[in-house]
Amino acid sequence: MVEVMTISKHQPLSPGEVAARAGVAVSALHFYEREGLIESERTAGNQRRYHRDVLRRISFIRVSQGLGISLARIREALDSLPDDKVPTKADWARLSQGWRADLDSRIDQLQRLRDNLDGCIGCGCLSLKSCSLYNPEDWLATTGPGPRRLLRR
Amino acid sequence: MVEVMTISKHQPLSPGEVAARAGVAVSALHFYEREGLIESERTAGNQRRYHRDVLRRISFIRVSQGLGISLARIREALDSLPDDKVPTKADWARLSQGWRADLDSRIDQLQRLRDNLDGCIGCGCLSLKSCSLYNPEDWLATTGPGPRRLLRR
DNA sequence: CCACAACCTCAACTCGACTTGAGGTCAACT
DNA sequence: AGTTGACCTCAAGTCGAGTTGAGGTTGTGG
Repeated sequence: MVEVMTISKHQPLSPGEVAARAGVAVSALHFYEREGLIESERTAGNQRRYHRDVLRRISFIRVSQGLGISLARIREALDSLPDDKVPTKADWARLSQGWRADLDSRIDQLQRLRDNLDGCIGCGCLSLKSCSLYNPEDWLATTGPGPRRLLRR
Repeated sequence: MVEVMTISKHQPLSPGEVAARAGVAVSALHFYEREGLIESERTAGNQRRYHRDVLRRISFIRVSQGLGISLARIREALDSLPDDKVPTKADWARLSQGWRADLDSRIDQLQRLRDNLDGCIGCGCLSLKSCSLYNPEDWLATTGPGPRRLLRR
């Protein structure tokens, strides 16, 4: 076995640094770590130190959230990254590809909606549960408590 | 002044009926009423009776929510409907027009995102706060507690 | 050597959008 | 008259995605 210790020439990052560079609060870092989305090492004094790679993970998290994807799904995606090495460009590309379908269908929905909105809202068809605006692919038909999700699935 | 009492030939609707026809839970009707999104009259026995128009209001609420618009903003919009008469087609059209800009820019964002996603996520630019994917129009830059909103403003 | 910022943990709070439950009433049918 | 089932109110719970605060530790500049 060849030693693949990809030691970066850079120092590990402190929580404050990561927070500043990634544009999230330190409390969010703690939260992401608790939720298994990122990880850290500790110094002798028990303070967190992050690999620089965490910045890219956080970017991915935030961009994905912007797409309306839940942390749970994002974690699943991140879990599929190799944990024995720093992910490559190709790894990240694969992940983003995974959102592609979501994104496409979401754009589609919004376009349908836009093109029908003014014509349709006034017309009364919205009273019908079968209206394609009101219920395209059941996207509003979520059940149970908690906030309604914006993307189906 | 001409009497414009648009009396519908239909009976008022009971909570159960509205819930079934609009596809929402009765508890949600109570909630919407508490929040000032819909209203009702009461029978002698203190039970709610809804004007049929409530169906269209609820449709508008649900469709708007699907666009990622908060109940607070939806209430503002609904508040601009005339409360002295049943809203006309034109009234509804005006409201939906109001979402139009939101919708357009949201679609725009998603398209930009889609077209850059695979190229960009792997490239490292996401580490920069200035990346247009990571932070287009500050849409992720919300502060304070509570769930992050999906639409800016 | 000490002040002070930055860090730690853990529990509790927030916010939006509802739901659930307890305890009681109303209305229609048998 | 009694039994459903649909209704009522009000308080409390839920879920996701974090934030806030109390109380204590670490590490760095003056």
